Amino acid sequence: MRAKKTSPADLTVLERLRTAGLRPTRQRLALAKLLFAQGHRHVTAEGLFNEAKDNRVDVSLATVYNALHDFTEKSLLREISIDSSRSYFDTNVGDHYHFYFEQTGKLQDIPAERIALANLPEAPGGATVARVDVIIRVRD
Amino acid sequence: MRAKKTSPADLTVLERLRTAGLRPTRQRLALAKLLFAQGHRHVTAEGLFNEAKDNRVDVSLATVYNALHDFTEKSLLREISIDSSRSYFDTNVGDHYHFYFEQTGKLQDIPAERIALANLPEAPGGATVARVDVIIRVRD
DNA sequence: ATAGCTGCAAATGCTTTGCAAGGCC
DNA sequence: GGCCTTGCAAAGCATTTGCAGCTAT
Repeated sequence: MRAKKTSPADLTVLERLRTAGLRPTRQRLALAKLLFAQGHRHVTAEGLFNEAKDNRVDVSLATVYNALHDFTEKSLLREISIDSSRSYFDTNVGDHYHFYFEQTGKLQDIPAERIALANLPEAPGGATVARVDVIIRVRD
Repeated sequence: MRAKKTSPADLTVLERLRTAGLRPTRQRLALAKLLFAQGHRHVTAEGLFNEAKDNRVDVSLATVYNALHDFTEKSLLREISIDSSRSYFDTNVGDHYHFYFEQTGKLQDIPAERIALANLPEAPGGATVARVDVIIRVRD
């Protein structure tokens, strides 16, 4: 067993936080590791909070919310609003869309290339498009 | 001035409620009139509640929520979730998408024909598509 | 040293609920 | 009359905030 001080994975995550301009505190690092160490994920604040507890990471729910929002602000995450009182954070910040399974409440990515969004109307009044969300809601 | 008991518009709205299988009570009728009497609209529960007050329609906020949900359930309305704590009800239940103006918090319809959604991936596991939401978020 | 974080608990704000009273069919 | 609706106030929930104490740099 080696000391769990700084594994390669930690360094990557640490770099990521620093680059984003976020201080790599103990809890942010721990949360970032949970989020980014295993491919793309869709998490809720509550879900991440529980996961943290399961991994003996001691953080408060408020801190989880803060971290999630900080990450989102720095484009490390993307927030997806399914309905009032169910919003997910997606570690995939690239261009893509989603399937939402109404029964299970789960999300699944859809690569941007899979959907042809043609003839997008001009945003009125010279507005600029911040983002395009596409959610395909399916009933199993 | 004619009596305001039953104008043609009222009858239409009344029919609409009955057809949907909703009892046309005083408050549902009043709310439905506000909603359907003037073209397509995007309202929030709070907004409709205030509008009702302005029109001397005396309903409680809970009733507004109930009515909105009842209407949505009967497909008289469609609910659009912008983010946690901001959801709109759209009187246009046809196929269409939306612009969302982040500064003003307003919605604008985009006719379905204006966007080509091609090659929609099969919903996994034989699931059926309940609805496709497209929200183009713009910054003025 | 110090600007930025965190934890806790209380506060918010939107939405839902419970139940008695009222109204539509 | 019977059952669905309403109103009110209270409850619920997810999320945010205030502030004292910590901590990364």
